[in-house]
Amino acid sequence: MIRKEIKKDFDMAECSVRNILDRFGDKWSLMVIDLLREGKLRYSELDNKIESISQKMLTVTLKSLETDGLISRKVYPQIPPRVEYTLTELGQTLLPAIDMLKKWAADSMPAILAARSKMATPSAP
Amino acid sequence: MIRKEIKKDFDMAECSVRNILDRFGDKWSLMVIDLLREGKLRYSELDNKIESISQKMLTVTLKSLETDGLISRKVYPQIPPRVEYTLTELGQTLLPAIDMLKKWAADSMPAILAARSKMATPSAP
DNA sequence: CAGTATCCGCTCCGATACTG
DNA sequence: CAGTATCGGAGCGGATACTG
Repeated sequence: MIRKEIKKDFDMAECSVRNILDRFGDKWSLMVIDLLREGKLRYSELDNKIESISQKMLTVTLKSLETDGLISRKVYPQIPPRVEYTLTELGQTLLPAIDMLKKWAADSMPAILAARSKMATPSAP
Repeated sequence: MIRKEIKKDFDMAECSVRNILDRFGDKWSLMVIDLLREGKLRYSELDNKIESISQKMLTVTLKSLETDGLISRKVYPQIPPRVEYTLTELGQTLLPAIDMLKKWAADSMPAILAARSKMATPSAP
């Protein structure tokens, strides 16, 4: 049935990377966290800042981040409604890692793009 | 047509996170890089270590990482064939960021799981 | 051993419409 | 304003079979 039955000991090691990807490998979670670093933002502000996200995915992403205790949601009971999102302490602990990734990307993307385009046109010497 | 036409200035900021996710948000790339940290591995060794990967995805992942200059592929022309994969220097520069993420995951996963299960059973006080 | 080739299910996510 | 509900397409990735 399954190609590789029950896993072996290594899965303990792969588990860590797997968990990170399962949690943040989606399209928007990391971006929302990164955006909230400066402080609170309303639903509509997030919607505007992430131009390309759909309402559905913004809602889903916010809900899952809240469920996992990474952001908190504060509702002001008024008309029209006002909802503000902020990072929790747990969520803030992610920021250094995000910064490191962003720094790596800034430093390395040129090299990656260069390697990628070189592959595209091998043009042997 | 498109909900949010051409993006605005913010996309310059989101771009960084987007690029990282586009490159490493897939299911296996980060894991392969993490596995190669200790040194060279053969195709079959990677296949064995990542119990749950299919041959197709291993091949695809390795090829894309090679295309982007993150790993290198060395073929020994013999029968049966022998192919070894190693991290390039560029690939190695990713390791500190991966370590940071793994450390964060190790430290924070318990809190995340706790928050997640609390949401599942609200059982108001 | 180290792949290729093909088929296809399933999840992710965007578009659209509607609501309190 | 801040969502919810529903539909449907695209593509990621697994299973399987085959090759040099």
